[in-house]
Amino acid sequence: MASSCWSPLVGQPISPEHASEISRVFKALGDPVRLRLLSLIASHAGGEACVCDLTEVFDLSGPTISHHLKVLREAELITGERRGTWIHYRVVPQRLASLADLLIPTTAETVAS
Amino acid sequence: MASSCWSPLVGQPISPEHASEISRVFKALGDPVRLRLLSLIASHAGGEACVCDLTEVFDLSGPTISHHLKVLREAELITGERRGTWIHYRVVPQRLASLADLLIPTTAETVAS
DNA sequence: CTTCTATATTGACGTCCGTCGAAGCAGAGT
DNA sequence: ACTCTGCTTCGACGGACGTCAATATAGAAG
Repeated sequence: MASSCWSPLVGQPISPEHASEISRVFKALGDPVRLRLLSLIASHAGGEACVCDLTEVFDLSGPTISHHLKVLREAELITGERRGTWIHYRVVPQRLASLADLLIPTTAETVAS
Repeated sequence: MASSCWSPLVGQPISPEHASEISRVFKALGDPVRLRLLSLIASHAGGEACVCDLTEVFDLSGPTISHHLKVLREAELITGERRGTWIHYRVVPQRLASLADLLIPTTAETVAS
């Protein structure tokens, strides 16, 4: 929750609680494997991919991939839906958009002095 | 270097090298203290702040703040310039914009099936 | 029910990271 | 030259993180 009510980094200093919440999402993105997973899921046909599609790309064990997917899931960057045997993951575009909003300076207000 | 030539996460899977490079920047943002530092610098009058302005905000030692500033500096998210006694830090807006570009889905292409 | 496949969880191990105190460096002022 | 102040670097410690093998769970198929 509180996905899209983040105030931008510039303009006024963010609160410590705010910072903790946001840093968890950036931390989830701060790993090359997770970044590739996210990109693989987003780029996959239909906007979704099952774990088997992802695991074979990497030279990593199944549990490791599963762990990274969990981190992305807990950051609400992806969601997983079970359909029969397979679990299909897809990205949460609003989440990415929220982060982008956070970073974009709204440049006009920066030089206020 | 290679600041703004990042291809977006969606569209096609990013390369491992790409992912490593980008993850370093997100990792720098994946800490609440660094996020607050960035926001404090960006929000400070004139768009810049010296370390003394920053240190007094936190309940952390000087060396710790200096360490976090170094991480942000190496991620090219901020730059520091010495003017007399004080060192003034300011954010690199192009860097933030690059990250935002990376995250924004260019939504039309996502649902291709 | 049993087995097979797909994915998640657990527990352990090594490495990376945030934090501190102490020491170092660079300018400014006396 | 000496010192004072602002900031960084160094060395160390504890906790967090990425990885794996082993085990567990969930659904499908026989």
